[in-house]
Parts: sequence; structure tokens; C-alpha cells
Amino acid sequence: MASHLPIVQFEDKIMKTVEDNAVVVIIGETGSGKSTQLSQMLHRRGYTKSGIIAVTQPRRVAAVSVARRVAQELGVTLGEEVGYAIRFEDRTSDLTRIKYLTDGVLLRECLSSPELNQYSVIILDEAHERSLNTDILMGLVKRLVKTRASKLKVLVTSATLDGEKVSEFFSDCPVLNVPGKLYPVEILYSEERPKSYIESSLRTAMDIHVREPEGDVLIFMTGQDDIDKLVSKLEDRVQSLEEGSCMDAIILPLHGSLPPELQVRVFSPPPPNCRRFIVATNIAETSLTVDGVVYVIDSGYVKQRQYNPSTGMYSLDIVQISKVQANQRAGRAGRTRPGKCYRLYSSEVYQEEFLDVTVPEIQRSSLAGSVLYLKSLDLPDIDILKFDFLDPPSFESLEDALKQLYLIDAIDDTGLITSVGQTMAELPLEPSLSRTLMEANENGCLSQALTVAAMLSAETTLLAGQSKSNEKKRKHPPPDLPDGSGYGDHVQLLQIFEEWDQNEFDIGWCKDKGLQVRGMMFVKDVRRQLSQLMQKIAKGSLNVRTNERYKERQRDYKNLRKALCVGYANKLAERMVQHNGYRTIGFKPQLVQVHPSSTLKTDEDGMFPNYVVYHELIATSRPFMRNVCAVEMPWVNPILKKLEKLNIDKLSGGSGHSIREESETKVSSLPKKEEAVTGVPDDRESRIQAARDRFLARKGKK
DNA sequence: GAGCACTGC
Repeated sequence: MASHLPIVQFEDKIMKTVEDNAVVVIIGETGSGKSTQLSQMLHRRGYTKSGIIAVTQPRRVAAVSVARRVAQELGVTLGEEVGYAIRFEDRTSDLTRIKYLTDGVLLRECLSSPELNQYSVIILDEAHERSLNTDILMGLVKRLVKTRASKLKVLVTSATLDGEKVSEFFSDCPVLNVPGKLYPVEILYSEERPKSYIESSLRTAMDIHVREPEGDVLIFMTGQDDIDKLVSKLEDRVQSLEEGSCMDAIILPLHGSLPPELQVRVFSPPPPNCRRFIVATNIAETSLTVDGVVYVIDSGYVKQRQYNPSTGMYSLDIVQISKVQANQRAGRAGRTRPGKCYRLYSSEVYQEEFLDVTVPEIQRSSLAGSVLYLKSLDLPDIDILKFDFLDPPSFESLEDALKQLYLIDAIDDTGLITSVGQTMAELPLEPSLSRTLMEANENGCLSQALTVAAMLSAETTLLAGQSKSNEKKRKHPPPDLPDGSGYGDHVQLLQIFEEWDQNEFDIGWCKDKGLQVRGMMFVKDVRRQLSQLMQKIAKGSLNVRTNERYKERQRDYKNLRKALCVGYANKLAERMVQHNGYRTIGFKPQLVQVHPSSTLKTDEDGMFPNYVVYHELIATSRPFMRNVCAVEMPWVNPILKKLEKLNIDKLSGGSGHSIREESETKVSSLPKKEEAVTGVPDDRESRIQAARDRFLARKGKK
């Protein structure tokens, strides 16, 4: 049935190599069939006799669809011999021999079974995407291969430009190449970078439309704004074409904040004699595959989130893509027949400026959660600062994680995990929220905290996708949602859920209030999962129900805000004396503003509260605190005391080579903006910065 | 009065 797939011809060679080696790297280009075939080959060769074959995927949909496909090919019922496990959904049974799962689920399984003994083979698929979870799994699996009592085979699949590096990491294990089943894609470079890549994409798209034979066009942009602009320009130009001079055109935007029903439009084929233009973010690079694409226009840029450990701030930057990403984008043109990729940059830029591989997420994120996770595994002789990562995060980033964990009592002053920390690691939440739940459990406001944690887990998917233009078009006023009683966004999120609860979780209510139904259903799922986990952990009777009478007595939300203050001790800010700006505490101090979308209220004098905790710092046009909650001085004092006592050398195991040069107490010198938004080490940083400057300069000129 | 790319437990 799958004999047409290129990988099948390599079965003997792959199996021989797997037999002789504990770890094998498979370079499998798109369409090679690696995701569906490797597991079946191993199954045929008896590797499922001594255990289960696990295949990890970075995305839920992929885990489900690939499992479904394999079950079909083997002629078995999904959930029996072949199954999958994703959050909220475990479709496996005692019969299961091949199990597809997200890498996050496999990490959770490690918590209860650190040696993963039920598995005879672990396949880490799509490792070249370098998700945070995949990177941690690679480190763990490398240990397991050496330490586990029973034999373990590991296969890692990656991309051409990354294979050697992964092989080196796994003690120079063999690398096998499996060709893909892509049609040739002709790469056409621009001579130079365009002044405006919107205009340049528009010109290129119209050229294709007028000159080239039928086939859809996929255009990669960086964000919703640019997509909307290009879509409307394309519509204008297509309409101004002379009737009958060329085929019809349909223009579709495609990005993550588009409601699902608009996203799926790209899956319905165009009517005859009609060309589709799909203007997309990098969602079309890996997550969604659009059939019928023959032409790709690649701007060469992507919007990327990065974390700066010295300021605790994220920034969303437009950066150049990597060679792997560029090739992935080009490959989207060759799925159904030979295609063309128009790169809006020169081959010199591709060769010399583009990084081989995307900067791994582990070097762009806050590591508090990951460090806590690794500490909770209690691996023998392991120093977290020396954990064997394929690409280690910066020392500074690990120190930042330790400091944050210390402030929320997850580790003690010598860096050892506490019993509080151990419990926190069991919860599928970021550390601040896990800590809040535990404190709320002591405080008698667990039910409220569960709701807040669940709402924040889904927060970005709650508000229905609305573009600027749509907002203007819409006549009716914004739906009236609760206002958080002035205490800020956490309380507002709680009130929204409670109101939905009072309306019997009615779907119509969500729609009226402009809330995404899917997002709200997700909140319910998360809340249920968290309640169950808390019940198991606390072993006693808990009040996890939303309880009306209790709520009535708590109009000032004091207990909840207190619990949040303990949980967010690592995310605290103090208002400036003379104005409504805040200064962050516990990091290199940053001047930040309450995000304009916040419901936090000012007092009669127009001033915000003296202290707030925030969910996240994000630098967009300016540095903002997103999702803030008012807290009070007496709750803040213990945190300030703890900060005074902070000894980072002791936390990191007294290794003595701490790189902290700037004293925590140098409050007066606020950093310049450039310092505030960078977070990528070494020369890469300056290259990305330079690219961003050039890009912004061009954008500004036009 | 500003604007969030994409995943996941």
C-alpha cells in the first residue's frame, strides 16, 4: 500500500543500521514517508515484542493524523495496535504497539517513569524544528541510551543541514539519507532586497498571474498587518485587470488568529480556470499544508519571539529566516508538480547571511519551567548548568531560571528542589501559575485560582480574531465583559468564566461576548484537568467547584490576589512616584507600562496601584506588562526581603563562575532600548539586529 | 490609546 514511498527501498539498510547502533539519525526530506513508515518497519522486524514504539510529533494534529494513517495501512482499529496520546485524549490500549504522541506528552510520562521502560524504540520525529520539548527530550534520551537497564533504540529524524550536528551530539552515530518525493522547484533569486517586500510581493504575484500557467501562489509574510495590506492591494490589482485577459483569482489570508472556519477555506480547491493567492504567515511552513501550490513567494523574513534573561522581557522581532526554513518554504511549491520559488533576496544573502538552522526555541525562551522539570526528575549526578543539550542555552538564561524558581519557593537557597517545587512540576502550567494554585489551596481560593490558570492557558485564543479593518467595519459596540473590579486582568478573566458558568456554559453567550467558543471549551478542559491533578496531589477534599456564596464574600478578591502575589513573586513591578510607569523588580530594572488592553483601574488621582504582578513582559512598540493584577505592600515585603538575600552563586551550586557583573541594586541607570530587546547571544545577535534595522528602515521609508 | 508569529503539557 505504501510501496510507492521512497523510504521503502531503504528498509534493509535502515534496519541493519538500527540493529548495529543504539542511535541513528535519519535525514528524511518532505514526502519520504518517514513519519508513517519507520514505525511499521520496526514493527515488522520484531521491535514491538519487547516494548512499544513511541513516535513523537511537535504538533497534536500531526500525532493524530499520522496515527490514523498508520492504523489504516496496517488494517487495524485506531486505538488498538496503533494509537496516539495527546493532551486530553489518550487513544491507546493494552494492545498498543505503535504509539504516536506529542513530545510534551512524552515528557510528562518521564515524570512517572523516568526510564520510559515500556518503550523499546523512541523515534523523535521532526527534530529539526527544534521545539523546546524536542530539545529537552534529546538530552534525556541521550542519557537513557547509556543508563537504561533494558536496551533502547533511538531514531532522530532531521533536515539536511542539521544531520551532522545531531550525529555529533549522539557520539557520531550514523546518518542515513532518505530522498523525498518532491517535484523539482526552480529557485529564482532577486538581485537585491526590495525596498518594500509588500510591493515586491505584489509585483511578483501579478507577474505570475499574467505570465505563468495555472497553479496556486503561496506568499509568505511576517504578520497579520502585512497580510491584510497585501490582500487588499492584490484585490485592487486583480479587479483592475482587463476582463478575460487572464484567469480568475481568489485571494485568501491565512494566519493563526484567523477563526478556524476562515482558515479551512484554503483546503477547498478553486473552481476551474481560477488561481488562488494564499497570503500566509509561517503557519503555512509546517503546520498547514495547502494543496495545489505551484508558486511560492518568500520574503525571507519571519516574526519571532525572543526572551532576554537579564530583563525578563520578551520581544517580537522580525528576523531573517534560516536556510532550513527557506528550503521548507520552497518545498511547498513542489508537492503536486514542478514549481517555482521566488526569493525576494539574493543568493549571496541566502548563502552568507542566513543561518543554517533556526535558532532553537531553547535559546529564545524563559527556562524556568524546563529547569524545574529537569530538577524534578531527580536524575543522578546531574548539574543543571551542565546538562547536555544539543544547543545549550546561555549560562545567563539558566541562572535567570534558577533565580525565578527560588523566588517562588520551587528551589531552596542551595538550588535543591523543594517539596513545593516537586508538586509544581506535576502541573501542566508555567511555574508562576503552579505556585499560585498551591498557595490558593492553602488560602481557600483554589477554585478561583484554577479558573484564572485555565483562562491564562488559553488567553490568546479567547478573543475572536479581529483585524483592524474588520473592527472599523463593525458597527456594533464591543461586547460588555466584566471589568475585573479594577483589580486587573486576572480578576477579569475569572469573572468572565464565572459569568459563563452562570449562563450554563452556553455557546451563544460566548458568541455574544465576542469570545472564541473553541478557546472557552479549551479553558473548561484545562480547568477540569487541573482540578483532577490538584485533587490527586492534595489527597484531601478540595473546593474546586465554582461556588457562588463563597464568591459573594470575596468581592475584594484579597485571597486570590494574595495567592497571585506569591506565585508571581518573580514578576513584580513597582509604580514610579511621579507617573504611571512601572519599574520591574528582580531583573535589571526596566521601565514598563501597563498594556493599553488592561482593565486595571486608576484611583481618584488617576494613579495606578503602587505594586502589580504581571503575567508577561513584552516589548512591541514599547515595553509593556500584559495581564496585570494589583497587589498590596504587605504581601510584597517578604519578596523584597528574599531578593536581598538572593545569592546566585549558591543557587547554581556554588560553581563560582557566575557572570553577574552588574549589581542588582543599580536602579538608577535604566537601560537603553537596544539593550532591552536583545536576547540572542554572540554574533548572531548583531546579525539579526542588523537585519532588523535594515528591514525597519525600509519599512519606514515607504 | 496600542496591536500577538507559531506550538504544547
